[in-house]
Amino acid sequence: MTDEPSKAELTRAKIIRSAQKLTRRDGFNRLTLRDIAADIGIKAGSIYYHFSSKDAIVRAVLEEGIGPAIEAVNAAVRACGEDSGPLDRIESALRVHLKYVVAKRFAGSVEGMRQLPKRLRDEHMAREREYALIFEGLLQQLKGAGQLREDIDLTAIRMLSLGALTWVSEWYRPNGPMSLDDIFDTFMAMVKGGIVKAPPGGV
Amino acid sequence: MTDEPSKAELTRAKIIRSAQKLTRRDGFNRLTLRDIAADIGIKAGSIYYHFSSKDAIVRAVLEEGIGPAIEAVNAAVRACGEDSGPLDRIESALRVHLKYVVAKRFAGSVEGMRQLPKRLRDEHMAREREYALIFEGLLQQLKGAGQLREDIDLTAIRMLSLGALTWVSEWYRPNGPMSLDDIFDTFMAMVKGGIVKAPPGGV
DNA sequence: GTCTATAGTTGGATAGAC
DNA sequence: GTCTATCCAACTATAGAC
Repeated sequence: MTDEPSKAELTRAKIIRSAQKLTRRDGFNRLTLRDIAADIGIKAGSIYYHFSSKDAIVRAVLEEGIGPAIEAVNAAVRACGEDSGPLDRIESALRVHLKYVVAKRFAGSVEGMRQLPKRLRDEHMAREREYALIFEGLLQQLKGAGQLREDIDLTAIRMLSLGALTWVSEWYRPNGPMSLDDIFDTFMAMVKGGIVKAPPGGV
Repeated sequence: MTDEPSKAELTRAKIIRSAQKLTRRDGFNRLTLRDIAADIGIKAGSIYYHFSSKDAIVRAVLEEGIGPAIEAVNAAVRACGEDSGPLDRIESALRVHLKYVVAKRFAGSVEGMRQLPKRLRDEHMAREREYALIFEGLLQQLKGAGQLREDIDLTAIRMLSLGALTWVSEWYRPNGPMSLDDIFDTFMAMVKGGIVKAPPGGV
């Protein structure tokens, strides 16, 4: 088997990569075949040799977004090793989630998703669910180990936590005063001990 | 002074209201003058009697989104009364924030905003900043009262908290098992005491 | 104030040359 | 495999009738 990629494969990859870039910048709706073509130095019509429609390109972009994320989170959990505690595992998974959503400007992509044609959105939803289940499972392990407050709904806490981290991709600036690890540490501090103290003098 | 609204004022209001509705559903980019016109029972060309451009409509929609939010949060804080504690005030403000973003599907709107022409985005940014400062101020009061952990960055905790709540607008379903108040209580439980317990047996 | 009609633009998609 | 040329649909915006 040869791993020499053909010219077609290269161009196809370039199209997807450019589409990802332009989508991150402008959203799915402003993505045009003409822009993609100009970006990679070909003409718009040529794209149809590689993809049958714009939808097909968007589909590829969506899959390249969520697929590696699932892989990365799973890999981070595995890297914790067999005898790691559930808290370590979920912390690793969440840290990777933060890195990933910021790198991909994920919140922005999800935004655009609501504006996608329904057929594309539905196709993508199963993959999102798959991603969510990783964290749901980790939380259940944490609960099983007795390390989670019993009075708290599992799904709610998963969504609130992932939401806080996902939203970082909306406001994080690489040259700002805090690093991503700083932000993540702040998040974990909140998760572990809350952020509010009892009033000093009582009420 | 008469408070009988003219026909023009009524139509103008209808245009904005329809534009809000369609924007929530499909995003700014799919918003078309034809759809707005059809929605309120006039023809597309007629819109230009009330607005000079589509941008002008979008501007109005943006302002009607953030303006009332600022008002609502400020009102909630005032309603706490003079002798309320800073924790009560911020809790009220955050609860209103949650109600508001869910009602307006705010996360989705912000998403769409990145796809707006830069001129509109920049105009809107000042208003967003104004909104953010309300919460920054409340957090400073909390800190001043000694009710905030000293080891935690104020801005980070503000963004993480607002992010968690804003993201609720992406996943909340009115007929789901949890009410908005349930979700908010879960959030406050996390803020107040964290969600993780120490491992029962130590390591 | 709203209509009809249309100019001008943009963008997805196709056909056929090379 | 990519190009040129073009079709067609949808959109913003304008002009002038009513």
